[in-house]
Amino acid sequence: MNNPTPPPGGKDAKNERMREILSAALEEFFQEGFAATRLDAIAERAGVAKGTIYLYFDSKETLFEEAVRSAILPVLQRIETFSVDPQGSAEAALRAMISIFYRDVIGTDRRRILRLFIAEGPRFPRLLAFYHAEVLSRGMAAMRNVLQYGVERGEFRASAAINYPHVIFGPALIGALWKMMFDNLEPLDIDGLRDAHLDSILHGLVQK
Amino acid sequence: MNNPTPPPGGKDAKNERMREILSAALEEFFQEGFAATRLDAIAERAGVAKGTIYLYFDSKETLFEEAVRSAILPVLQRIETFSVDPQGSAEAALRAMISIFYRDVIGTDRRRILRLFIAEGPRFPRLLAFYHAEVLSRGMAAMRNVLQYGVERGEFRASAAINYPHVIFGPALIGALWKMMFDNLEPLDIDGLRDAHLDSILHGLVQK
DNA sequence: TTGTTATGACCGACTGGTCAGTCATAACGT
DNA sequence: ACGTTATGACTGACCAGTCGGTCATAACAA
Repeated sequence: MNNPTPPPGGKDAKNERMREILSAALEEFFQEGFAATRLDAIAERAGVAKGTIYLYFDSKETLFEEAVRSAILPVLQRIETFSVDPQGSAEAALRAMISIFYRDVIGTDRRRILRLFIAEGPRFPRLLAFYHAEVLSRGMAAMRNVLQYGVERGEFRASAAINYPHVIFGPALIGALWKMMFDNLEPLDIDGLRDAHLDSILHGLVQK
Repeated sequence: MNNPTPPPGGKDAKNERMREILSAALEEFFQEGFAATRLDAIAERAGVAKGTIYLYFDSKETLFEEAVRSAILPVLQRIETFSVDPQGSAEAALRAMISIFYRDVIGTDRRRILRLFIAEGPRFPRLLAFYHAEVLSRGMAAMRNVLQYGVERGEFRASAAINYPHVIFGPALIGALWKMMFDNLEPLDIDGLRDAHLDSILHGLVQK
């Protein structure tokens, strides 16, 4: 009898240990960053000995990359959702896309992946390339899709935003970063930000 | 005869050494982050011995904070410029503010301060508080100022952006980060982004 | 002007501690 | 019994921070 999933392979217990280590590692990396995280701390949090980590991962670098990758997978699946062809109003589709991002990333612990990425990315080019290919490209394509659809439908202007979807997403990123850095100094209401964000990109500042 | 500048006090040579160390430190911290930067590397880059650094700074932490502070001062002065009362059209004032930011921060090496801040901020609460009080608060106040002025003038809608200036700035931040992380994978035209950014926040997506 | 002494900026080898990665041994399962 | 999995003490490299020593310059004396 052959296992239908080739790469994961091994037993449940083994995968379980692996997940515990990955999640412990992720938590430590979130808190301390790559360089300042100690393998001992990860081991303790995962409830294993340090040597055990090396039964599953080659090095601290590998562990880091795998931990971050594993945290991104759920986000990736979300993005697939975006990629279906929009139906109905383009505005509604755009609102849905951005709201999902606020709810599932910006408004949750997952936003910490963003910060970790920004902080450590340049030291892990493979991870950057992975993220760019698997997440950013798809996300931006989905975005362009909706914008294009809106233009064809006569709902949206044909603006430069189609070539620069960054412009559409920017405010959400600032929200995530603010929450992690300045929320104790000046709290930020994520729902309020989301509404202001949507209103701004849809209608702009200028009086009609 | 008394020196007219009390705080700097000491000799030129001393200040010169200090500046050399600060700028070497900044460069190393930019490249490596706080934890991975070695004092030896800073010393070598500054052309001094490691011990010399400790004649000017108490610790690696202190050096880091001072280096970042020293890099922020020019930005601070720029912000002062924003804070003068706007005259003429609010749109022109807003365009000017944002363009200055693109030209002087996003489009230069100074954008690396942003990344360093995001990466290391949480480990340096004093620095975060300083940045929030001296830079962000003023910047956001200046922004609100212009928006308010535009509304009073009948040029702008009374939108939620007044309470969330983040929304106005977001795209610029994404531009800076993209440049530092993905520019080799997918180059970003800063001028194009700026124009798309301005067009977006002023006019929005929706067909009028 | 010239020789002598004082100053303190600067140096870099050294110390003490930390931590990624190893490996001999133990525990467990079958 | 035997193979597999886990352990944690250990090693060696690395690095922040120290401190006794050096030397260029300044201050002073003759």
